[in-house]
Amino acid sequence: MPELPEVETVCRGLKKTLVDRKVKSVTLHRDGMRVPFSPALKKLANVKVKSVSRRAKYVLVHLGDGQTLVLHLGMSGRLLIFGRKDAYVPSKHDHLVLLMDNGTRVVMNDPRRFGLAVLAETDGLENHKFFRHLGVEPLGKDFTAEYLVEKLHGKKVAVKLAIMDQRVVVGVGNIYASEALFAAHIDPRAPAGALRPATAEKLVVEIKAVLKRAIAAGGSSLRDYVQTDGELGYFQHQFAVYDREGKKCKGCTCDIKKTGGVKRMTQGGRSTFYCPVRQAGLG
DNA sequence: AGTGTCGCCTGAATGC
DNA sequence: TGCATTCAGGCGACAC
Repeated sequence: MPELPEVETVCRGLKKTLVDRKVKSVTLHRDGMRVPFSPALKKLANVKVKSVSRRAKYVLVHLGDGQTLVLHLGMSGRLLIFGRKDAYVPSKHDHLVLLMDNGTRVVMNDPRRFGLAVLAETDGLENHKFFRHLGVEPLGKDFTAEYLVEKLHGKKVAVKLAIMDQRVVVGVGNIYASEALFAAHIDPRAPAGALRPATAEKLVVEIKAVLKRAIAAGGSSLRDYVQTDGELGYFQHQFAVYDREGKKCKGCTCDIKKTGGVKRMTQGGRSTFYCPVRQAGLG
């Protein structure tokens, strides 16, 4: 499931493959995914890729004709790169194929079709409906303890839901929310507005740290650069609490026969994993 | 405005 | 063995 670190890794790979290349043709194997494909995608030809960037979990491919190809990988999306000499046989959930002028193909594969691919005007992209409500980038300099305290002031919503709210900070998905709250020793159920500056500082530091570690892990798993995909790389083996119900948390010193180890609960319809011993309050 | 819930979709895991 | 059921989740839409 691609979260921000995976999307960042994908972007870095796409940059090498696409920038300064021309799109030769686009093939669509269906009408759309979570939202319909832009019909204009089919007519995209002979357009140069100027740059590739990321905003939240969106991949932005900026084109020479003033448009931007906006991609989102949803839950299960992958971007696969096939070189000129690689045989390409479309597989079951390949929905969109970009053929470049050098014979390289970028294939968007998404079994669950929670992703999207649309064209939008590059000018004013920040006001597009996908982007205008978005909060700060978690790895940017604007994401600080002061910002978080002010943004969450007076909110009763659980802190885990608050840091997953795109309007507050983007790109912190279910896995990394659980991991960062564990690292900061904060109870995921604590009301967001109750965060004091020192605790907010710890939380901000840990969100940045866990994302950076995951990017590093993803990057290393792609060092011989063949394909860009949505895998978690090796980071999934480093989870401290996520998907570890009943097991020891990272660095656990409890007798888990007595404590039961990592607990799982549901918040906002999503699983939260936490250690009731080390996340007993507000850090 | 803030908050909570739903539904899109398919593959993996589980149940009978 | 095989069929049916359950679960996972990003994020927009919708209901209070």
